[in-house]
Amino acid sequence: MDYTPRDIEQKWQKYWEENDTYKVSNQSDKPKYYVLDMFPYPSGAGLHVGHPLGYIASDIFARYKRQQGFNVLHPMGYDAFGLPAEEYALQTGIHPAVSTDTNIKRYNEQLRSLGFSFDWSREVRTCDPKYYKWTQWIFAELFHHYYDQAANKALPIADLVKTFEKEGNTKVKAATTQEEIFDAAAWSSMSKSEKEETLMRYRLAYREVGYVNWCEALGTVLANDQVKDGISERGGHPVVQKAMPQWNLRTTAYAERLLGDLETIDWSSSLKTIQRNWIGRSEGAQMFFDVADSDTKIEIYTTRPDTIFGATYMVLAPEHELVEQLTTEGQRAAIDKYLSYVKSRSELERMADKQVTGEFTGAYAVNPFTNTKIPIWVAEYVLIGYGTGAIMAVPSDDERDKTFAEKFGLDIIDVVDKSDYPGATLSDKLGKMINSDFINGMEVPEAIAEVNKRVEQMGIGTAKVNYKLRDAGFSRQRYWGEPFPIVYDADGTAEMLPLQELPLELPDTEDFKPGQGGQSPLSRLTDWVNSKSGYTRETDTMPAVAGSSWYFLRYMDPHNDEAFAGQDAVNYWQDVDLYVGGSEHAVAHLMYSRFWHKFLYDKGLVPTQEPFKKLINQGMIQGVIEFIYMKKEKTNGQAHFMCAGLVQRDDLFDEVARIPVHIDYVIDYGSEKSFINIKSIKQFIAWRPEYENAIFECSKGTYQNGIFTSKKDATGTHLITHSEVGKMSKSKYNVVNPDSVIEQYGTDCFRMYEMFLGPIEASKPWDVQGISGVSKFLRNFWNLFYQNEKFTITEDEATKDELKVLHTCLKKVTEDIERFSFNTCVSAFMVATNELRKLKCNKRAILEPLAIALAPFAPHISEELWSKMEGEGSVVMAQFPAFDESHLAEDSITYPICINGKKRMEAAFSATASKDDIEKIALELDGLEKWIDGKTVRKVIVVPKRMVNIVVG
RNA sequence: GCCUGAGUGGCGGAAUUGGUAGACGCGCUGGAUUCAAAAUCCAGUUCACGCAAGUGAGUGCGGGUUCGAUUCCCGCCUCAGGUACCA
Repeated sequence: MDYTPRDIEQKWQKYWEENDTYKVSNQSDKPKYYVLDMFPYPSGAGLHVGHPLGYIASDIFARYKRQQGFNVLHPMGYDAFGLPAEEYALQTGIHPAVSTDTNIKRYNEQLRSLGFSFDWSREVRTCDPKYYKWTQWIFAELFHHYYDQAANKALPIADLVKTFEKEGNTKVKAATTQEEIFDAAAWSSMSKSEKEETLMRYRLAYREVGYVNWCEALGTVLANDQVKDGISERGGHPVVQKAMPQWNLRTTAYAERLLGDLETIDWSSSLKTIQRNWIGRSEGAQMFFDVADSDTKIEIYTTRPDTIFGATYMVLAPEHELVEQLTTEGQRAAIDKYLSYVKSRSELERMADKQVTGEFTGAYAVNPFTNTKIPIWVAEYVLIGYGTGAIMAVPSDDERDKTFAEKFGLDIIDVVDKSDYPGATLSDKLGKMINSDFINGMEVPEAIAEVNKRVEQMGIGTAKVNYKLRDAGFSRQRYWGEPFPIVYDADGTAEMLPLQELPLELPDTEDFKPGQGGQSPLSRLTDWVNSKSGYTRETDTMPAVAGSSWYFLRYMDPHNDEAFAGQDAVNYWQDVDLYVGGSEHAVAHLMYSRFWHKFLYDKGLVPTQEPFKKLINQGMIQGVIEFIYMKKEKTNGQAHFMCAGLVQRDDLFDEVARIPVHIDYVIDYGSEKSFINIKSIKQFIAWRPEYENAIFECSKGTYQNGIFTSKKDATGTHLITHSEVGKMSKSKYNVVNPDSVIEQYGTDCFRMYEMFLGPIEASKPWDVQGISGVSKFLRNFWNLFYQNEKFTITEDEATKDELKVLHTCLKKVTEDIERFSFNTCVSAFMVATNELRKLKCNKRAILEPLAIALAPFAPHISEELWSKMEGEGSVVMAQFPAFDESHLAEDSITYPICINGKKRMEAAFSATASKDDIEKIALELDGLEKWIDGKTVRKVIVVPKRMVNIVVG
């Protein structure tokens, strides 16, 4: 009987669903194992061949663990809130809830057709009120807590209030922006709103006026990681800084733990580095410089206190609060002009051209160590958001200070002698101090410690650790997200809704346009805004990362209405053992999740400090992008396309633009010779009617308006296209949908082929060429069980050779699954199948374990063969066969014989032969004279089971 | 600029601890089958020279360590990803 993948696959997918094969219980004697995929955003385009790569890998691992006797949690769900659905609604008027639902249905179908072993009874959707009830609750809990640095954990804000009542904040060590010290009396004399304001500076979720990334075109505020190079990641619109009251999460409170605990988890080094850089810890000193002839002090932050004797001027950020006060009358006009110039520059411009700009305030500060007067400047290279927004400039040892000083003619004093360290750059903390009074002659690290000590003695500052990590802006002025569980009273004081009033459901509307001045669309729903008497509701919504920050916990107990997840469930499943997903979430999602998880840990609600023990970043499957060249200048008013060959020959690259073409029209797409012919030109014109009368010029002739004019008697033509590799995306017309591939080759083949393409972490272009090899393998595997069209397996005892083939394969597959090398697993199965075909083996003793081992990769064919072999239950639960080394042992081993490290011949030795025996026999081998003739044998190296090397000379 | 990876046949890739470089698959070449084609099967396929046996070269480039280096060390080049006026 022929292997007909589609019939088998549909049959078993139905069986699994009807029998709840993948349903997993929270009660089990088996050890637990949690395999998680990053849940998808259900976009309108559906899945393309790149999406399933990670899902297939994690599914293989989940199935493997299940067959090894683990109770495996392997869930799937949808990150369903987000901007695309809202933009789609703005264009089409279709409600985001409706389009999201439609998209999820399509994703469900596609994911099911891929044969994944998800427990669909645990599916979560972040836009489901039953789900976001708990997103809102966790946010409220963050509001009700502050970070106590003495206890090094989050504690209830109510405790803090008690402390304030007793002794003010005099002894409180907390993550806060509160700088003023107050005692109990001062606290009790504060008004209600003053108290609230003060507490707001401690809460882990707090409201503050801040500069946010404002995108006019999208009418919303974006998170830092949604902004790339000053333009929005989505849509590529310009982004500017705008002051707005925002809800924030005090992620910085956890900076040290987020950094330190990276050591405890098994993530790739590149990913850990990305997170480390993002957190950006730096050790330095915070200190005050007196302003000359004034009581004012300027607070600065530096990582190089040792260079203070070279501090010849100071710089304030343009937004710094002292700029106004310090500017002298003489410089007022110049400073005002400079400030308005800075304001006119968008983030984009600042990034694009980094010219050195600045203006002198007219004021001077006093260097506390040299007691010399140094000028105070304003410059945009100092950022208000980092450190204190002011620096002491050391032009001798800082690249930026140096260019600035050179441009404006400021003093430069060398303070570090780097002559002992050739090749060291300015930013390296290396060298000996010079021109620096009491630290002269010290090495840099020693000098840093010495100056820090002196600074503290003088009472002008302290050593301080700074982080680049900023608190997370959490407000979005858009519709399709979780409403904040917040109401404001008549004074504008924020109150969190209690759990009984959650979820606060997103009100329905047909109008998704941004509100006035960046207000959320919810602000127009006045009935809803005022629906709680005496209060008004917060109208912003949470960002997409909110729902994804804790979804992995919800899967543990997805239908619980009393808690985000029951404590029994959380204590049973603990944490995610294996997490698979794309590295594009390296900062946002993976940082927020770790933050939320640590907060819940502090509250005693989860048993682990880190949510994801091991993380694998699957690579991207890229697409081929095909372009045709179009002349920038029209010919006789018509667009003029040219063959890539002509562009190349006449070097016309500057005169042409590249127009992407749908890959379906391109013959041999992806190859150097890819081209379109007249038939595809007609398809192209049907797709792009604006080019109806365009000219298509190639070497053999020209096509226009349905007529091909040949140059030299050619009948047809190839217009060569330009191929590139890039992201698969709708806008590049290069999306390959898995459905058609599955239709043709079957799910098992698709799964194995995606794994066979290469290492899971590598990115590679999709290329359907090689799939026939995998398809052939599956057919050959199937045919091992068939003779003359009939399912035939024998109960005969397996031979030594057959056992060796089986156990070699089992060993390779087991070890390779454990190290996530799935591509080599596939080739191990191919090798075994080829060998068994040669041996004409159809014995149960060999084929049954092989079918079980193949099940994680190709579950449908394995299930079918398993049932034909009358295996018990589903192959999904069949014990994964263990390999037995004893079957791998050989009687004799073939050694390469090398002369001076180069292989010259081969010889077989008994597996039990001693090193000396091998050496003796090797030196007497026939044909060896040729190589050692006339030379002396200096040494013979025998590596048991590996090789023999004879050193002559 | 800095950080993290990677660079191996015509192509995707393998070589796990320093020990036969190129597993497995695609493609290509030749053959069988066929009226023919597709499909299938068999053989070959790193490059150069050679009819062949064979000889030489060979894992981005240049050095080094070693009996032996794709693997370790030093210096460079290229590509990918991340990141940046972060004091």
